[in-house]
Amino acid sequence: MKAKIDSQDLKTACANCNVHEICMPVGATPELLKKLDELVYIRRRIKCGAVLYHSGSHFHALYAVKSGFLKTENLHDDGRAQITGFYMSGEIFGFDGIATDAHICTSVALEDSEICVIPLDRVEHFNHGLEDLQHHFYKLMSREIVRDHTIMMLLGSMHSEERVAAFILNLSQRFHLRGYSPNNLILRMKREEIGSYLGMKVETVSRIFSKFQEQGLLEVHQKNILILDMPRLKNMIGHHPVK
Amino acid sequence: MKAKIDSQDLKTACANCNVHEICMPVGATPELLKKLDELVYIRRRIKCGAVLYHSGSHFHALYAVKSGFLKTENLHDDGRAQITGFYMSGEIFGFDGIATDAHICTSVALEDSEICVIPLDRVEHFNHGLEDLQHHFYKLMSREIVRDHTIMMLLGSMHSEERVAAFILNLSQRFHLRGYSPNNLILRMKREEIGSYLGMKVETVSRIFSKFQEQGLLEVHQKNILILDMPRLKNMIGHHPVK
DNA sequence: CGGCATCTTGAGTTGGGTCAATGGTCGTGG
DNA sequence: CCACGACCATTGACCCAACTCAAGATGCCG
Repeated sequence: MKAKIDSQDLKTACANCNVHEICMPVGATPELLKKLDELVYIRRRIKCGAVLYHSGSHFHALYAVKSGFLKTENLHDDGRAQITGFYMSGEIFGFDGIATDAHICTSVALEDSEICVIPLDRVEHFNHGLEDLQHHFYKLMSREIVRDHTIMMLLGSMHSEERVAAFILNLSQRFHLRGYSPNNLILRMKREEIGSYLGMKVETVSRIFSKFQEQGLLEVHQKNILILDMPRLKNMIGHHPVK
Repeated sequence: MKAKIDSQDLKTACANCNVHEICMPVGATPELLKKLDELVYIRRRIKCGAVLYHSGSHFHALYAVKSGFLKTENLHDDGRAQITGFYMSGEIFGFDGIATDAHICTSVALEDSEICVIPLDRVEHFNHGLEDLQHHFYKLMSREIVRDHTIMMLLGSMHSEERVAAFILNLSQRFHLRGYSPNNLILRMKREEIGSYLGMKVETVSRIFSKFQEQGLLEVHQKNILILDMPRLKNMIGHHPVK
């Protein structure tokens, strides 16, 4: 079976899925790269606004974004929602489902997207005889945990202006990593979704964008953000007179 | 080597470390239990207030709490801190270090504790030939991610009273799981630490405890909490007039 | 062009923070 | 055994960052 997907197929997979870009730490061996390519050969298209998986649905795979943009959100009984993450090309998500074999959050595409489906049991089977793939997935999950802790810090101990600054900078870095300009972002989510992610209301998000624009930090045109003063934006974080 | 630690040693390990209690999902095979026991035979004592690992220090192992109580916290440059978790007997932590081979947060004991050291490479080596140990650790990490998402929800979209109620209920459940009374908790952390975890100030935590006491939900004596009206406490979450 | 969703802005309110003072508890040493 | 001091928790008075409500503005799609 392994032999069936090789050479040409593998090349296609490699071309189709940039999963290693995501996640590739330094010093990846050719074997690991090959394994990753073999893993990600199942693809799927998803329309803007469509749901990839629902909270409560059976878990069977992780997802790597080939192109597009998605969110994951936790829904509370009373209608409140918390967006737990935005995922762009090269990033992987869905780890929350492993614990109980059911997805805890709901994943929705914020634009037409193409994703790679990575069944978890394939990851586990592929590990035989080689440990680095296993270790690689531990790393990916650990990265998700670190990311979540960062957001907890943001939600728990930062002011709304700092949160927005941190959010923009984070997006900027991620776009930059993928070869796009770090200064010119197109937000794929609406203001309300930014608010949900950052623990604040739409109006506050909007006001802060306006304020940053007045201060010459950003230029905001709808979903188009131009970062004008990166150093000052960075300086906004952690220099607030908190006590 | 496997043969060396068997029978008696294994029994000791089992007696010393209740790691499977932590983490044991339903239907654990005897093989998995045995493997877990073999994993956790390294122990370590740590005094109240002492640091288990520092942010930035080299990562080499996960930790399972045998007895006692610990916290993990993220420190920001400007002195602000965010507690990312409290861990009690039977729980496992330290996953944040895997991503970069360095601990991101700092772990401190909140009372004299005994912990089991679980070197990650041992976990990975032990996996050979059997997949369920690997899967088990994926589950543990996934559980941590789910937990983090819950806290993000709490911090991002709940009022301070709801947060405190959720916090108490969560502790209650965890104590209950370990065989203690679900109604009578001893808080191992101080008010300020609760505040840091829940994204609010000491004074607010204190006021809410007092308020809950006035309302007949709790009886608060220092670090001793008696839950008087569990249903009403549960009802506090998610029934706020948000909008 | 009209209808609908999203975004922005203003005015007023409030939940939770800040500051300050008091009260408890515990450990230590005389 | 008590007295002292350090630390922690509580409470009150005041304030401000962010929320609520409401009205327009803008953009998008059929």
